[in-house]
Amino acid sequence: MTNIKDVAKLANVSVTTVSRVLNKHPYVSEEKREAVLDAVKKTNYHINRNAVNLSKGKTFLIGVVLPYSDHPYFGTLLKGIANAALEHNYKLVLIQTNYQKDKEKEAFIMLEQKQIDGLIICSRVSEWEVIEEYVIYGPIVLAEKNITEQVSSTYIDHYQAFYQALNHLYTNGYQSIGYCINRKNGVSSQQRERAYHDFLKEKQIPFDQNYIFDGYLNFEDGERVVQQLKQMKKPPAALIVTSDQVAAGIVTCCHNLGLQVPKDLAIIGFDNQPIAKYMGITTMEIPLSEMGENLFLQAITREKVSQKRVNVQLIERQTV
Amino acid sequence: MTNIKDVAKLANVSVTTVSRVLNKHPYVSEEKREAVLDAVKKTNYHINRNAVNLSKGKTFLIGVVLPYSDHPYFGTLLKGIANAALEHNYKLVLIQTNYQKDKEKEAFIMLEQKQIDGLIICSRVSEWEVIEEYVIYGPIVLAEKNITEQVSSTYIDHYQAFYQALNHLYTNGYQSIGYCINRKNGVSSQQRERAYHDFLKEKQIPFDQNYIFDGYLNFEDGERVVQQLKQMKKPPAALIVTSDQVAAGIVTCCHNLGLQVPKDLAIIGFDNQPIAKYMGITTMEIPLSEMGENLFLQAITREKVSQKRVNVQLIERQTV
DNA sequence: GTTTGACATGAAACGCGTTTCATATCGTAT
DNA sequence: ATACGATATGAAACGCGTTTCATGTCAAAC
Repeated sequence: MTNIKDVAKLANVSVTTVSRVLNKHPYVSEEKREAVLDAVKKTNYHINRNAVNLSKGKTFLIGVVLPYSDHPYFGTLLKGIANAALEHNYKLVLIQTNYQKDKEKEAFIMLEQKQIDGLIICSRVSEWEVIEEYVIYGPIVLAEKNITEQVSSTYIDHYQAFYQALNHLYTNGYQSIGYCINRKNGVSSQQRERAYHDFLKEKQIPFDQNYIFDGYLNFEDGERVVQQLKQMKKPPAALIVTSDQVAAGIVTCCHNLGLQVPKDLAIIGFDNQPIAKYMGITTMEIPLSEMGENLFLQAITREKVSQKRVNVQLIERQTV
Repeated sequence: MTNIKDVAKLANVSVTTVSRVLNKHPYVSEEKREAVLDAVKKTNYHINRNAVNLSKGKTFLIGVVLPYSDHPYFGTLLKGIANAALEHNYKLVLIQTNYQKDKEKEAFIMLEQKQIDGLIICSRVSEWEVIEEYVIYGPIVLAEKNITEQVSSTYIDHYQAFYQALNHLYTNGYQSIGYCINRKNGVSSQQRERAYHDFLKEKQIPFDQNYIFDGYLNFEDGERVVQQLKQMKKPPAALIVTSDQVAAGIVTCCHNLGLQVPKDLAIIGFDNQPIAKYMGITTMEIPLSEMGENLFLQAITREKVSQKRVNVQLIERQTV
């Protein structure tokens, strides 16, 4: 394997000059430039990126922490990030955590050890204190409303979005409203729970623990939800489902069982994924791709943190 | 930022000793070991991964080339790769290409420049000659039947799988069979086309160009397929759909329009994604997650190439 | 009593490109 | 005629950890 020294020797110049030519710096005579390029070709020289990384203290790599890469929500978010990365000549290091804290920790360590220039956390399990501990090593960006001022974030106001969804159902005549989430202890779920309680209180609707469905993530989970509903004496008349995937599963299952949507069960999904559009599911649109792009931009911005609140928009279709 | 030298100075040892301690090499006295660890703590020292990478000539990064990260097919494949990577302490660099050759090229260059140790290409657009040109720089692994002996691969025999699907439809009484793919010029599509032609010839069924549906990838594309079918004078009685996503879209659309599946249209999907199971779609199961794991293992194996043919299994459900 | 191997430690070379600083030339402005 | 800025080039320091090689103990083996 040849290195810059070999090239310099062959071209009869200094390594500095070789470096200048390769990086297109000015002040190199045409004569030497050609000699260098010639030597590069002759020796089949290729720069060693690790040496550059070490020297520059920069890798043009951004870490992306996410729990699963096979869920449309994260898939779409990732696409947005990836497209922005492409444009800015960065590459992404994928850190799939399955929501394990120690895997997430590995991402922080990569930042600490300068293997990545920044870190995007799509869904967090670590405590805020841990994140604060690592911000000194590079930009950490969250897809979640920030608690500390030290990190950038691009987030959805889940409280507001959820409240809006509840209100939409209420004004359409639905009083008994349940909801369906993935992780009860997830950050967004807590905001939603607050919204839910506040809403019930405001409308003086009694709270029913059974109206909260926890642990549903994928299309096929929709069936379990419907099974649950069927066994209830007083099932909710409407359901807010925090993933269109699950919403689509529920709607499909209802069809199969002859249940009318929205007559027997009204549905509001979340994300506005293609499947929701296609199946005519009323949903809260989350501009995931744009969020991804913004997250990326924040991740390559040193010294300046920013917070961006993303608006969620109700898309009315046929399930309410 | 402190470096190993600072630590050595503070601990009153050589950098060699510090390196030994940090890498848990033997032959270091307990006394010095403690002094070093103490100094590491006091200086808040963190190793610089780029220096290690340069020195060792290895990064523990594997590049993963795929066209889209928001499609379940690649999402699941990626999950398999990511899980294996997790286990072996590697990280993945995601290279999303949108099927652009120049983006794929960037992945090769990363390998050439030692930024990644190996490369997994989930779906290829570059010519084989290009790949052969780069194998000298590290393992390149394909999710496709290899033409050159120089690369490892984990692949599906699409010809065989397609033939099997055709046969299944034929033995169930379907004679006019069409199929639906994503990219006509894709590698797997060509194998399928051969299988299709060979099959038609064998059964002496005339070929109809209109029975090939090209350019369908996602759930929502299913509707377009059904629209096409409706406008045909003699639509096929059965359809092989190379993605369960599209198959699910077709089935849903048929339901909406009152078309009976399989009576009016039989469907065989591909992948055996959760949605296929849930919707009762007959499909050809592809063990994507396992394929991903195997791809990863091949990618970290230097000096020894291997080929693994993955078997596709017919899962009979209710759409045939 | 001497050889041998295990244990311990550090200097220096190595992996490799970037960047600063010093030096030098040449033309144009004063 | 002098000065200054633009152009050109290279030595050396810097980023930082790993590894080889040389050297030195000390105890067990012969």
